[in-house]
Amino acid sequence: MTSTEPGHAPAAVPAPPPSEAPAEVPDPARAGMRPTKQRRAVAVALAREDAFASAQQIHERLSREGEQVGLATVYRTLSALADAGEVDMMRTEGGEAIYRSCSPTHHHHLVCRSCGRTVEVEGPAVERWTTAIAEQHGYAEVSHTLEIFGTCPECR
Amino acid sequence: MTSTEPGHAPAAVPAPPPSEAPAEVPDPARAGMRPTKQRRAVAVALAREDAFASAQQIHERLSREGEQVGLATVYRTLSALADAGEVDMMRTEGGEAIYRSCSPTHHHHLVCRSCGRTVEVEGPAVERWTTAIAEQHGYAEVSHTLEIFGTCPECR
DNA sequence: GCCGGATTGACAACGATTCTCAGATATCTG
DNA sequence: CAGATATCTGAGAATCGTTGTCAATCCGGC
Repeated sequence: MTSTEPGHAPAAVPAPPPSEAPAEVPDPARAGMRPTKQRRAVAVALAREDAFASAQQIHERLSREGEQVGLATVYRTLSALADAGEVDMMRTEGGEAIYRSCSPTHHHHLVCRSCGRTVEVEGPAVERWTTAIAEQHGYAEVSHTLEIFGTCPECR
Repeated sequence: MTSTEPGHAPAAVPAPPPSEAPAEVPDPARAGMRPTKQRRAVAVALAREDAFASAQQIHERLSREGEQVGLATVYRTLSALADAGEVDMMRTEGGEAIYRSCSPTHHHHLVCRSCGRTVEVEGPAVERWTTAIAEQHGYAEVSHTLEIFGTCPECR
């Protein structure tokens, strides 16, 4: 679960977030896709990212690390993983699609609008509220999107 | 970008019960822009729409009705009105920007994923929750986005 | 009416994403 | 393990929404 973050980290580095998140690696196979070398590379790269990343960023990172994966493949893989629910996708204010490897349970994100550091949060009450409101207006098959933005402690 | 609205003066008329009331026409002047014929045309067209509409749709509609307004102007106008808070903007799943003339108070949308029919909804509890969660994690200057999707009564 | 800055519109330019298609691979079958 | 076959990949072209460019035009104040 999402533990309360240690209020104030010691020597904090403001700019680039320390990429060292032990997130679980998305599994192409679990998404019904052939687990090829490229797809695995994308999955691993995404798992190492602790903030949302765009297809281009993942591609760039892979290239920098020597992994040769075509940009189109990165796009296809991320999109497929997202469709399969293996990763979460959201859009930047500019409309760009960004992805992140997350826990499989339903949750929302608290994102730092400066460095992108993300915390997964849950709100059962909100879930209930959205469903209730929707049904109250006669809407069925309810779903919703909810993101919270703010400036994280390190970026202030 | 519709962010958390700061406390409003107690005077004003309390927002009417969330229903499909005819939206008021966005005012370019109020947004600090010259009220030209084209801008007014865009504003009126948007006000007549009872669902979110894209720049292209507005442009097409205007053309169909004889109003000659350049596509670039439609884009510029909608974008400016959105920045000024005169209209609400959100993104389709495909990343396309869509706009709608809404009440000026902070609210969220319940959108029919089939016909686009939209209902404005309010949830004070949700507002409080997002702020609380964010601060609990040390995030400041909190804002959020929340949309509810479903199939409306007419589309079932 | 006249002037200068704001606005417009046709079209080029852009960036993100998708498509195309030949060649490389993974998986299955025997 | 070999062969057949469906899937996947990659490079570049093609899309698509959106923004930039810039001369012509318009709006509002004087």
